[in-house]
Amino acid sequence: MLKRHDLLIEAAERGIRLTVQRRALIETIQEAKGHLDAESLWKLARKRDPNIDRATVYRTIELLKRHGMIDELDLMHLNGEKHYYEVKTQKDHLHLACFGCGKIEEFATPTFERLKREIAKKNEFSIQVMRLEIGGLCRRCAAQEEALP
Amino acid sequence: MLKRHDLLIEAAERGIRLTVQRRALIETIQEAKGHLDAESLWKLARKRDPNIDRATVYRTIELLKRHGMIDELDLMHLNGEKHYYEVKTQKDHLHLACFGCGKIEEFATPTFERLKREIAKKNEFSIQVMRLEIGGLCRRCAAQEEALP
DNA sequence: CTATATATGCGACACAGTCGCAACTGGATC
DNA sequence: GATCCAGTTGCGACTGTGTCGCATATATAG
Ligand SMILES: [Zn+2]
Ligand SMILES: [Zn+2]
Ligand SMILES: [Zn+2]
Ligand SMILES: [Zn+2]
Repeated sequence: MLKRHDLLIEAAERGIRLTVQRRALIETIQEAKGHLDAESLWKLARKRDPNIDRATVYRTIELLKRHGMIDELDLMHLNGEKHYYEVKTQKDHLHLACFGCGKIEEFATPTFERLKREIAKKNEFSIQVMRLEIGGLCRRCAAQEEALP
Repeated sequence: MLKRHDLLIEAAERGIRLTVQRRALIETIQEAKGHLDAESLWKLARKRDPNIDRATVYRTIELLKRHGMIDELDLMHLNGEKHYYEVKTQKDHLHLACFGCGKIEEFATPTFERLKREIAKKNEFSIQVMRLEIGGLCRRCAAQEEALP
């Protein structure tokens, strides 16, 4: 599957000061299944450091984002205005969000990589973050829709 | 340039009830230069209907979004957590946001259209909205960055 | 071990976006 | 053009993410 970086090692290499709170949150993000929002990450991180504060979670997320170690997603705001986070993968990939059932699919293809190179070249733009999100209906939900009047 | 739909005509065709408030907002979005957030649209719409309420603006934006008549953008949250809106264009295009100067560039290419078709086919996904946003440094800002230590 | 630059907890705050409800109105019908 | 009513609006209170300033705590270098 999609190979993800090891955040703790990378943080050390980058000279990021490793506090117990940051360790707790980083391990939480690393081991998370699926895409979690800040509040959920906070709740999970508190199992490792019961005193970690909400503000610290937000500040650490910001830090990891700035270092390009995690990506921020909207997932089409299917559940309010939250943001979701995931460990950066080796290859860029995109997210498909189903308006029907809320399922999130991930997808990577060379065409996406090619597009990235083309954009950087044609616009003379130094790309740091790239976010492709798609909303619509998955196969199941599209079929269900068609069955109705 | 990028050809955009005529919102008022499309709204009528879709049987959307045209209140004075909706007319005011739709005309505002249609004539807007650049990408505006809800609060800015509200201020501008009040020049056409001085009593239009903030809630009505949000509700109408939601309506137009549901009908696929406008697109919602994040523009990498360069200025807080707001969302920005633009009239849907004939062809999908992407947005480049510069972290240095805040400039937004638009870009359309057949590769993007090809990617869209590939995604829909490979995932058997019925695409309704597609949002590709990129953050990084424009040519000027990248050069400036390099000049510094 | 000590020094100090950096990070944290706390509580208050900012602010985009939402909601329930009573009053109003677009546009269909006669 | 008068009537009617489902759909729309204004209002004001509310929610929920995310931010900030400051006193205290701590990771790391020497
Ligand atoms: Zn689905
Ligand atoms: Zn967003
Ligand atoms: Zn720039
Ligand atoms: Zn645009």
